[in-house]
Amino acid sequence: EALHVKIASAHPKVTENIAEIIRFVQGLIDKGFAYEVEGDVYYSTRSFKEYGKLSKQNIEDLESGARVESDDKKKDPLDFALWKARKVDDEIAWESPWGMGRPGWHIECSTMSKKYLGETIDIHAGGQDLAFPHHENEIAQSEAQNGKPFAHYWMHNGYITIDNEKMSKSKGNFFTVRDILTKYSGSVIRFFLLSGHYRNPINFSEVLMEQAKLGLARIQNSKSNLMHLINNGNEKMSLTEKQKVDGLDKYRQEFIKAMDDDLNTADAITAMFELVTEINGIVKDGASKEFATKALEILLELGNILGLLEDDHNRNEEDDIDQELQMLIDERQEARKSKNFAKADEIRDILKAKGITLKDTPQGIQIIKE
RNA sequence: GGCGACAUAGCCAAGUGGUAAGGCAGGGCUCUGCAAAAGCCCUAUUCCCCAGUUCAAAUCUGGGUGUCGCCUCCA
Repeated sequence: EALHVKIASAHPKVTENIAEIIRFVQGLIDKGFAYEVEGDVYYSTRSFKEYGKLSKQNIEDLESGARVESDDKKKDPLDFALWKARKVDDEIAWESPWGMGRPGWHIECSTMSKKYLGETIDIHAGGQDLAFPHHENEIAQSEAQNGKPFAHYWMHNGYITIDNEKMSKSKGNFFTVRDILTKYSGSVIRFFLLSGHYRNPINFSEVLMEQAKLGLARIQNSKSNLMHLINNGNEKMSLTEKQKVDGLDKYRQEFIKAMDDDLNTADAITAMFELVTEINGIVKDGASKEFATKALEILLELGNILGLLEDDHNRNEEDDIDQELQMLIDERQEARKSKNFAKADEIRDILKAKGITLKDTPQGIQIIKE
């Protein structure tokens, strides 16, 4: 049951909270913030003196810019619906003190937020395009009802654009994550989205996705190289490694500092790149199992916070090489020993076609599966 | 018309008063049979433009220009 409550909290449904919504609306009417007209209930925007504080809109300016709606039942053009009366018989509707109808858009959020999260929440997130009117209206409803601040912090993310235009259903220029996943891994998509600050708009294009893929590969390669060293390196750290291993924590701290600063994921990723460069520099002529393990631990810790290293090469590829494959690899090594490079390259090409890349490192052959 | 965000190298992008991070792409070198990966070095006298404040401005102020968005419905 605890799990059920948790899921319900994570994905509450309007249709399961109609009674609460009706009570919320009634509460606003009782307090004088809302009024009923012919089965509709409207929020009286002017009754909430702080209206516009989130989006820095001045109510007089809004008034002058508002469209004149001739046959409107609202007392004021800025008022918005809390409850909408059913217009035709087959429209979905619920019984209410004001007749059959359905909730307005904004009231659902205020009601469910209060029910599942409390009267004041710490962080409210959402797209910049929702700041006005939706979040503004949530504040008006919740604060009028509860007499307490609605949210301590607002995090408005910039939206993704396609060819520098907002992606939206009405423009038809939208696609889903599922669509992109057919071509790019989740890690690449995350890396792309996290490469700039969440507040800034981000433009989507094939070119940028390719750049993201290449940039992320630098981090993922470092991880693969470390895993290879764990399988093939010496047990104990060298003196140089001992001197440098503690220094890696500097990058971890930089990462955390960046994330603590309003989720500056771009700087956090920079810290990862600097960590990778440092590790690669130490490891370039071989490294001990002990050092590689320690370095990998930090790299994975940071990478997994951002979800950058999860789905691509999480297993150690070299742990599950089948016999046929191993034979080909051995055959190639023989060919190389006898300087039959044509044959060696031929085998490498065969494996490449199967999605397996062989790297000849000083510590033996490194196998990378796509 | 009102409100807001954004403008930094070929591309992406961080940086809100102290003299331009990082990544991709590009060039050179090292390593390598070759390749891959990696390391080192180079690549913005300059941050959309014009004024101003300051010892000091990408960062602050004023004025422009450009791009995107919200202000109607819509979960």
